[in-house]
Amino acid sequence: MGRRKIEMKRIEDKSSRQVTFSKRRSGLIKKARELSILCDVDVAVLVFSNRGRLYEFVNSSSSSSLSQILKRYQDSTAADGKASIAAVETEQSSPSSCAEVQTCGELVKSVERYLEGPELENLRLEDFMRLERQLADALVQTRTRKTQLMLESIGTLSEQEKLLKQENEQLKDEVANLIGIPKSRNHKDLGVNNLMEVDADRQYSQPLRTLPLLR
Amino acid sequence: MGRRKIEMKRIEDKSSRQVTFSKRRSGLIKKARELSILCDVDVAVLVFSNRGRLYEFVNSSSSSSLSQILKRYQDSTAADGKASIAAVETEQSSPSSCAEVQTCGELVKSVERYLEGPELENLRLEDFMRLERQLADALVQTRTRKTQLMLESIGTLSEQEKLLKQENEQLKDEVANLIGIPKSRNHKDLGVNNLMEVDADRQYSQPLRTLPLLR
DNA sequence: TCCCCTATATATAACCA
DNA sequence: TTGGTTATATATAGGGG
Repeated sequence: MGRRKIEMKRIEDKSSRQVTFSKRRSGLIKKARELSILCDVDVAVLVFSNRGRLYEFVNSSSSSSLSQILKRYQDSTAADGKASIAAVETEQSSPSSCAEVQTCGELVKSVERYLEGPELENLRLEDFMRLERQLADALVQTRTRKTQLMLESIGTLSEQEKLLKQENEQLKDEVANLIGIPKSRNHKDLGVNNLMEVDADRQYSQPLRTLPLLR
Repeated sequence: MGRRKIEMKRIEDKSSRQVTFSKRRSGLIKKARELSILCDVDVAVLVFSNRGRLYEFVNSSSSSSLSQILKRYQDSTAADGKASIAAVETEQSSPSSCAEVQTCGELVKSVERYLEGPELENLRLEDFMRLERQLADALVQTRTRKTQLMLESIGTLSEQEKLLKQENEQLKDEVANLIGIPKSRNHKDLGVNNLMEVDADRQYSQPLRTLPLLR
């Protein structure tokens, strides 16, 4: 749909490939938006330039897990370079001051110094490399902290589960003793919620077993 | 681009909305394919009909995380009980048992190909950039998967905890009824492990509240 | 890079089978 | 529902700032 028909193969000329990329990319995203509006459906478009940049469209109304998945992906990639600053700033307001927050606060300041300073033009590659490294380190710290919190949460919940099960068993024993029936058999008419009889002993730490592999 | 211009809003007539959906969907996917070919980039398009069917395009040459993300999405929806009978318009799907391992294997192989190949000297910066991107994507993928597994684990444990507490309460009621004492007061000499009386109601989802910030 | 222009190629809305 | 047909609306290739 241009001055002439083009072959459907990789455009060899780098310059015109770039132009075509830009034009068709926006065209694609426009069409995606139209489709989602006209037909009231969830649409996502992801385009990766071969320099690794991500261009995306996800219709916001999709409260489905689609947008979450994609947002999650976007977050992880964005954190690779630019968008992490905003996230870092919100974290700064958190009162749970730990080493990370300190570090992130400092980092934000230094980023601001970099970006707002009048000497922005004068920065050398060296400076940006340092900045990149700092951001990457911040990311690592953030993720490490996240992992730690999640592991704590899992640990607490596991502990909680164990204790509850224990108490549960004792209560069952008691009920059994009080009504003179061996604990091994609970009667439904006792009103005991034995919904969990089957699942209660399943090993829910299974997912964790794979974590070492994933580090 | 039809007999007349249409407003950009949801098509109310169900029948023509369906027709438009079908036509524009295939148009969108065609454009996505063209973009990926002409410009040699990774493109993914996901379209969910509001009946839950998934139509997708993912250019196969993308050994990057794109297809993995989509596969993971399919897996998660499948686990969700949703109908993810992917009406895949285009690509062959590989056994989506453990996408990461597959991917990592592939990645290792491609790295080996890069490094052991006799043309190592001939590689351009471009090639190393691609390799770097692949490695970064793999890392992202791995971390995302890890996060997912941990969240699932936490969710399961929370659920488990809730159910156990519930059962526990019922058992306590029962004990109270059997011994003729209001449930509000448990006697220690009953042998009930009420170690948890204080902690049992604490909100253990608290650590999760900080996760969004850390994302 | 990015925007504008314009001739053409494509996509598609309405219709029909 | 699907699949053509056709008149129009859009997208975009090539070219110039």
